[in-house]
This record gives sequence, C-alpha cells and structure tokens, in this order.
Amino acid sequence: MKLTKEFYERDSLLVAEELLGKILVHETNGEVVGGKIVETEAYRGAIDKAAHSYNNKRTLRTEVMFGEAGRAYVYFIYGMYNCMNIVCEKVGNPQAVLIRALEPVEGMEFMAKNRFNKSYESLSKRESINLSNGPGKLCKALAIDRTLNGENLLDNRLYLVEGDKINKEDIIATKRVGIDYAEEAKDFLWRFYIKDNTYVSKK
DNA sequence: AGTATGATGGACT
DNA sequence: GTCCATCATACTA
Repeated sequence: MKLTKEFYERDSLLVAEELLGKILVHETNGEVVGGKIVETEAYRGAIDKAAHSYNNKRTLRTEVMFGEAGRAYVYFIYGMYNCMNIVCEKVGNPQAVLIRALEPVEGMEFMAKNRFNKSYESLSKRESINLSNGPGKLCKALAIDRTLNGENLLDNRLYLVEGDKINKEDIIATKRVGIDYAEEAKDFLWRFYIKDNTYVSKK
C-alpha cells in the first residue's frame, strides 16, 4: 500500500523516523527497482542551519520544499551526485527528509548495472553492500536524478509503499552527516537508522 | 582501523 | 569565485 499525503504532511522529524522500513520504488522504462529505507535525515526548514531552506531561503532550487508534501526534492551535489529528499509539512513550511541508505529489495540486476555496469551475481560482497548504502549511491542505483525533482510520490513513477514495521528500540537517533558548517545544528540528533542493518552508510 | 585527497559542475553571491 | 546534505581510491599502521 502506497503512503498517503497525510503521512508526509507532518514534521520532518516524525516522518524521518517513520520512513525507516518503508520501500522506495522507481518504475522506469519497464524496470521496477526498489529498496527498504534504512537511514534518513530530517531537514527542518526555516529554523535549521543545515537546511537549504534555512531562514526560508527561497530560490529556484529550494522552491519544491515550499510546496506540497509528498513530492521529491532531488538536487545535484559535488559535481557528480544526486540526493533524494521527500518534502514534508504544509505548504509554506519547507521541511524535507533525506533518504541516506537503502537495502536492495527489487531490481538488483538493474542496480548492479547502474552502479558497476556488471551483473548482480558477479558483484563482490563489498560491491553488493555498496549498491545503495549512501545518498549518492542509492540515487545512482535507482536511476534517480534531477529530472525527478518535484515528482509527486502519490503518482506511479516514483513512490513509497508500506514495508517492515520497525521497533522503537531498533531505531538509532544520531548526528547528521556532512554538515559541519551548520554551527549548533550540526549536533542535533536528526539522523535515524535501523540498528545493525548492513546498508547503513555510517555508524 | 583511520585519514587524506581529487573528481567535477551547478547554485548562489 | 566559493561552497558544497558525496564517493572512490590511496595511502598509513
């Protein structure tokens, strides 16, 4: 069952935590690829120095975050990678959740081709873990790029469905990654991951 | 285990 | 011109 707009239309902290265990699916030229979300980060908008939308900064890039919940915010970073977020909260409140890592569930051949240009069977152990254990890696694996920025996750191209129920005691809350510039916000425990999951990007 | 470094280009000022 | 919500590789030990 697909997640509803009501699910997304809440504080990004809640959404980030509850997204753990859900399945992210991309359908693209006849292929279906999907993975279980095992790591997320909340970006809480106007009050969050780490967020692109800090201080309600509204630019062409951040515009999607100001719109309706349940859209994809995909941005290009470090000249090479894409990162996918899910827009949260009501219109005008620019929060989002970054998807940081997936456990492959469906379309492993497609992922292996995208990431390493070889068959899934021929991957080393290291490579199979590296398919989707980071925000840039999972976008490459699932063929998610900026053309999907603004995509409605309630439609049938890129969407999320129910998955495993994760127990509260299996959820770790810790500091976000790669935001050293964010002053006090860099220490907020706004990253969530599933305890002991192999595909988490960073303990 | 850890630490360092280059790749590479768009967004923003 | 500067800054990146990253990753792969190449070291050191």
